[in-house]
Amino acid sequence: MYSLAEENYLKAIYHLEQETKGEVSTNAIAERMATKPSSVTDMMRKLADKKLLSYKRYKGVLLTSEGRKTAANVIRKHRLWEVFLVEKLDFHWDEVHEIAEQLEHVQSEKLIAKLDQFLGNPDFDPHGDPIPDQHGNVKRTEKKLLSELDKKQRGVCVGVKESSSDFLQYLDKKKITIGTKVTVLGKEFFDGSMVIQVGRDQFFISKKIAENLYVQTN
Amino acid sequence: MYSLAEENYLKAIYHLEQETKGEVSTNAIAERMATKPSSVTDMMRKLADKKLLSYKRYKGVLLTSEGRKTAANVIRKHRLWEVFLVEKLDFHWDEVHEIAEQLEHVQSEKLIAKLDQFLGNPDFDPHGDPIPDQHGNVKRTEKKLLSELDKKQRGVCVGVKESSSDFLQYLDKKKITIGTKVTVLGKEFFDGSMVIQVGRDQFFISKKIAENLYVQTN
DNA sequence: AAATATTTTTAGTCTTATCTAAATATTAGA
DNA sequence: TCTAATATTTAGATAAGACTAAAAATATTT
Repeated sequence: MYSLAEENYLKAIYHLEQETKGEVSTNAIAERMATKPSSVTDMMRKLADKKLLSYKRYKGVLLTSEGRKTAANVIRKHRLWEVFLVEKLDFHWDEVHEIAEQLEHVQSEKLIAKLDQFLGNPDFDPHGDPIPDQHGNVKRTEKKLLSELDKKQRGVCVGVKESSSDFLQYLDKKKITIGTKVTVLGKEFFDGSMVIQVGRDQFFISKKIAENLYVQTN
Repeated sequence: MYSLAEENYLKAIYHLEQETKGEVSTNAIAERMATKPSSVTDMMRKLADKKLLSYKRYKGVLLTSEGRKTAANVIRKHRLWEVFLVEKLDFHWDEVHEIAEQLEHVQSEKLIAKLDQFLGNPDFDPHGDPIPDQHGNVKRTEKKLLSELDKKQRGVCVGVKESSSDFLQYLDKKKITIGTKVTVLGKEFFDGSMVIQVGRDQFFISKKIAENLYVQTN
């Protein structure tokens, strides 16, 4: 088993690897974790010793498959707990992150297996992010931004790009959540704004909104 | 907020206070927590500084009302999570303790309020122990040992005295759980053994079993 | 390519929670 | 009550994970 600090580092590096698609720098990790670069260096040594990542001085790090699996498992737990909080305890999707940050470190294979089953083996969390399976594999989906849709196209909301509280609350107010069907009624090329249909309501959204909402079309 | 170690000390002292009905000694705490007495002394200083307990060198400790409230809240969380694990995730009551030991430290008032509601505001955990309310008050019940009942008396199983895995599994096999109604059909004064009725089944139980099962009669 | 700026590492310190070994109180026995 | 046994505390050390300040490596500019 790995410590809380170790798990958090692995998770941060996992996400950063996907963003940078290559070695992750000490500074990037420090910024993401809100710690100092010197603390990161220490931890990279330790994680490299444990074969969870490869590290060469001044060169940044890359997760090993063991490290990636471990990170994915923490993320799996985080997202399953988020589903639980929203679906079973009626939390809003913009208030579950911090609680899931704590729950994700609870150690029990059996607990997660049973929780997964209890929730009906969900594939996505309340923000639309995919939930890795037991082996750390994620179901990659063809999602695009709402702003990429053209007039008359339809999409199912599957996630958000930004997840600030302000934005999530806006979506809540407009009754847009994961699974909501959205139809583009009009699109203004000048400023990228749109008129969309959600349920029985039709309303205007700015380009900024459309660029932060992922939808799946098929 | 208090650290994990602090919460665990408070919890242990809370239980020990109830057992000894007075000051709790350094050695007793050390034994319960599986640490050394010197570590306990250090922590008692710290908790006394924080006004969670009163401590005089060589005299043992007593929780302050703040300390007692904090301890009760941790126990409340532990027991609510145990109910969740058994009722919702179908765990057996003999395998939930260690997982609840981890879950009890998750910090979120709102989470516990919602969990409590989700579970139907239970008064007892799967072992029959009372769940403190938000203010740390416990519903004390008039429970007695099954061995104290006489022939023809009935009782509702509300808890166990010993909670070893062997014992809990025995109860499981006999379909005895919290809420199960038990009737004493016969009692042998020579060895304290009994014949009891549980549901449609009648069977023999030894004195040792009867002395470890709490029932409520009324 | 040298000079400067940036990034990363090293060295040494701090805090929390633990430990061992030694010293000191308290309690119990004769 | 004096001594022996037991309980508790003190002093000093350790490991994890963080920090600051300074040194070293790498990148960027001119």
